[in-house]
Amino acid sequence: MTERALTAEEAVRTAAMFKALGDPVRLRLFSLVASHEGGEACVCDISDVGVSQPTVSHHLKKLKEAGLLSSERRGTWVYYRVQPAVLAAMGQMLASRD
Amino acid sequence: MTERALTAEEAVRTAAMFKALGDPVRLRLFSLVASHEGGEACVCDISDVGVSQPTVSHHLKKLKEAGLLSSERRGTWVYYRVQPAVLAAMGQMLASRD
DNA sequence: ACTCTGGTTCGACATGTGTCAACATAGATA
DNA sequence: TATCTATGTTGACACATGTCGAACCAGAGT
Repeated sequence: MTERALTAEEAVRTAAMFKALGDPVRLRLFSLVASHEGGEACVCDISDVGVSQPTVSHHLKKLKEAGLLSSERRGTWVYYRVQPAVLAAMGQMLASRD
Repeated sequence: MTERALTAEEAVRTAAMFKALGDPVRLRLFSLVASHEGGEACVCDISDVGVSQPTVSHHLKKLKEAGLLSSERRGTWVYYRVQPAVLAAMGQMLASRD
């Protein structure tokens, strides 16, 4: 980030990811998935964040659309897992300080 | 982020920073300041991002309120600079993958 | 004091966003 | 097929947000 300025298109794409983490409920859901064993979590494991179940589902969908999470149905339950590459890219972008 | 889940209060504080970078115009302004020589930039140097000048000022204020930028008036011009500590903390949080 | 230039604040408007209750769907199991 | 449980979707609402033009403020230099 300190080496060169972002182009307009880069800014649009990257801002969408930051925006997805820019809500307390979403950030918490994301961190719950990320910190869960195996890097994935069932919705039933992470749905206690103080909002209703439809709201949880809504936020998980947003995180998915932003490319930060992926989901997979296994039988009755749906499991979410983080997309490590995207996460690492965001971190590296912020941390590059030279 | 992968080690433990965020508490509700942590999520509120951290989400505010991500939210500040979650707008394309703001992210671009921020990267323009961050990539400018000396780590600081005059508003006149970075005001060409496709929106009106009052809008630029509005976004710079938001970035300031989020703790990501600081501003200082020197004579006629106002200079903005990044707050390295906050930036590094965000990057480290995303990049910690163990 | 006047004026010019750089920057911020104000007021207003359209659009986006978070939230919930109600409804819908997918699998499992009887 | 009927039904129960776990998730997702829809519709509606209040509220937040991005944007602009107009008005305003702060220094510098006549």
